Amino acid sequence: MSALPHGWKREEVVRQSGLSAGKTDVYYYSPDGKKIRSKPQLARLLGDAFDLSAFDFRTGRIIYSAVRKSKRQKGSPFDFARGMRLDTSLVLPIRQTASIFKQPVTVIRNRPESKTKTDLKHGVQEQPRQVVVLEKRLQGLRACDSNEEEIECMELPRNMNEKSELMMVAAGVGPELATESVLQSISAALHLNAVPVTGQSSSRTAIQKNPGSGKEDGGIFLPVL
Amino acid sequence: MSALPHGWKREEVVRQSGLSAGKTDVYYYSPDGKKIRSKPQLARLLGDAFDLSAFDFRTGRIIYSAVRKSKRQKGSPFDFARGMRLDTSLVLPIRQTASIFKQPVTVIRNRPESKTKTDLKHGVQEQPRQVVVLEKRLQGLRACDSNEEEIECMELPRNMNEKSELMMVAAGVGPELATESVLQSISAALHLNAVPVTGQSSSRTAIQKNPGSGKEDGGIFLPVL
DNA sequence: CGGAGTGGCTGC
DNA sequence: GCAGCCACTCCG
Repeated sequence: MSALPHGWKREEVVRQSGLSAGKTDVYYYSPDGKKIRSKPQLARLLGDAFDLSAFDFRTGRIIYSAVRKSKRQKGSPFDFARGMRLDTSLVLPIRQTASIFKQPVTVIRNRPESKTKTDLKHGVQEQPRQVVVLEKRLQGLRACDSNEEEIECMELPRNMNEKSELMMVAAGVGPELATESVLQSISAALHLNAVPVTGQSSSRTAIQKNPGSGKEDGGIFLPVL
Repeated sequence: MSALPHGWKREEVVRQSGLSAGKTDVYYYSPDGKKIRSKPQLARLLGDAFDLSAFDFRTGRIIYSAVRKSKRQKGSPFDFARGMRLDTSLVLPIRQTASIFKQPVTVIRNRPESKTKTDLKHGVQEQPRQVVVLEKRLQGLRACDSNEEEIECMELPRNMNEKSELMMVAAGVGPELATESVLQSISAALHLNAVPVTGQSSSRTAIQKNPGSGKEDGGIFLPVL
């Protein structure tokens, strides 16, 4: 699972040959199908209203454990408020539903013997709401890693309450957000050419109480090798 | 000047941005164009027939003054024979001529306002036998350092007699080298994909008597900042 | 996928 | 603390 908002997709492509064979490249696809190849590119697209400093591009997750990469975890566990207008990390100002946390997020291509090439370029409107399963045979072999993935998935909703709120507000529903941020969100939404900024159909409280509700996807979380 | 053998190039690149802006990285290019980024990498490439313990990767020079870098100079002034079959420091088993000490060696990129990007990747066979001069304006400003460079250059031949001998032998000319070393040299030559191991056109004594002979390059030796 | 360019760990 | 080394990112 991932912290990506509705409509965004993450793809892993394993390099097949050359000096870097076996390495993986990570791409994102914005709701309008634009391919993002790097964190700077993503930042450029979103504008400086979004602080991606806690976003790990490769894994697609928010970094809660201070500065990235092993090193000292001591000291203050990262000041999330520093320089942020809000916790806007990758929470895009597009209309959200409770199903956001069950979105199709990561597709892994080029696994051995897998020739599946899921279409990632077309709009979210034509995508099935399922995690794409490329290889089931990894399940048993990687029980530990698979568990990690599932745990991550289960834990996410707990951290998402205030983000959900932002989504609501950005969508024009919530009342208690600074005007500046709303404008930034709207502007970003327009910039992204994404889903129109319209009203929110579900009530805010319903979503907060059931962040994980909705159809279960039954997908298998592939471990990152 | 430098102790690098024919066909090798040394490059200094000043980091232009980021936290480490201003730092310089040193790269070497083998005769076949392979880029070397560190001393261990160089050692790996050459194999253990070459003892690089006296070679200073950053400056490109042989260290004659005991152990590198200030520190304790007391005690034994470095045992050059320790573990060495010969003084093979960076003397590669490729065909050499007397002009070896007048080879193009160091290129400095990214100097302010210099947009020169000399091609260092292609084979030595297409390179002019000239020291590449990127900026003349440093001449006057760095008279002292420039002198150091020139002195270094002038002194090299005195120290290179036995090295020249190795080159000859490695090239299949000299007689008095242990079989083991010859094999190592040849193997290294093959490994490097460098100049074929062929006969030496000049006689050994001629070169020893005139180590600095041959065309003068007229180049300017850039100081290492 | 390559490779220049930079980040950042590690050893001294 | 800093230099060296190497991994990794990012973009062609």
